[in-house]
Amino acid sequence: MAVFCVNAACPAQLVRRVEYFVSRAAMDIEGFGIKNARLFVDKGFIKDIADVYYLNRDKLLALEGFKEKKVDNLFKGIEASKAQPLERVLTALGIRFVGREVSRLLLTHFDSLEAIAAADVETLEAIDGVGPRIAVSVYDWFRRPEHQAILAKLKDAGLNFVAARPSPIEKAQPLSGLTFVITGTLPGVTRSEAKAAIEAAGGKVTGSVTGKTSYLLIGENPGGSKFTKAQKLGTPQIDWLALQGMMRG
DNA sequence: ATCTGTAGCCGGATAAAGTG
DNA sequence: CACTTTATCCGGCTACAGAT
Repeated sequence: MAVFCVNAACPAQLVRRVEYFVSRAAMDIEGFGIKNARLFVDKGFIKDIADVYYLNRDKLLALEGFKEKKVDNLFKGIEASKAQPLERVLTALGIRFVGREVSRLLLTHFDSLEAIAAADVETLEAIDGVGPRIAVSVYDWFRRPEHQAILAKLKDAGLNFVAARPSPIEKAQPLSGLTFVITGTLPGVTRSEAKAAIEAAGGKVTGSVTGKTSYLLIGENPGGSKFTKAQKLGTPQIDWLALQGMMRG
């Protein structure tokens, strides 16, 4: 059994909470990981987990190693996370003993955060799979004023507080799941145009050849290193013309 | 005994900086 | 201007501990 610091503003705990909030298991915010969590808490940008949604763009840009593109991606990831289902939001709150599975379990009995917040210990404990420890932990969490303030901020930010409907099926895209690396000059298009086209078709473009690269897109005067690496790995090659054919389906 | 949560390690992807 | 290099961070995997 671990010892817990009771101080709600304890910096070490705060970092831990933010790390968890942002992690793949919880809100899964792209471009936001452990390092950023520590940094932002350190700089005082984040004082509770809800502050993740109230970051200031200009302050971020003033930081070492943060420029337009990186900050853009970060904000895009944060925006996208607002659409995460309630199950993840509940997980992300960091209530002790409540991880992904227990969150799912709770949501089979309640259809909103408010409903869980309003439940008493007996009601919670009556759920199969929830023992006294979980029940008390959940109950206590929602009673704390500082937590209620966090919930209000999160709700203002636009997070899901009600159980989500199943999401509509995305239409099949010809290049989905494929990763491309571009080398050389492409006939008729710039690199960024080619990249945009590939992404529009559901594919990805990366900068270096690895085992996960699906195709090396060859242009004129290809560079040496990507080419040799692709050969070593046996990565298939393709030219712009053939790729355009693929994108049409 | 089973299942959930936590911690650490490793490979891959991305961005910034540097070179011809 | 396109490409390579370098550094950093994300995300998957594995192993371990605690709870039911």
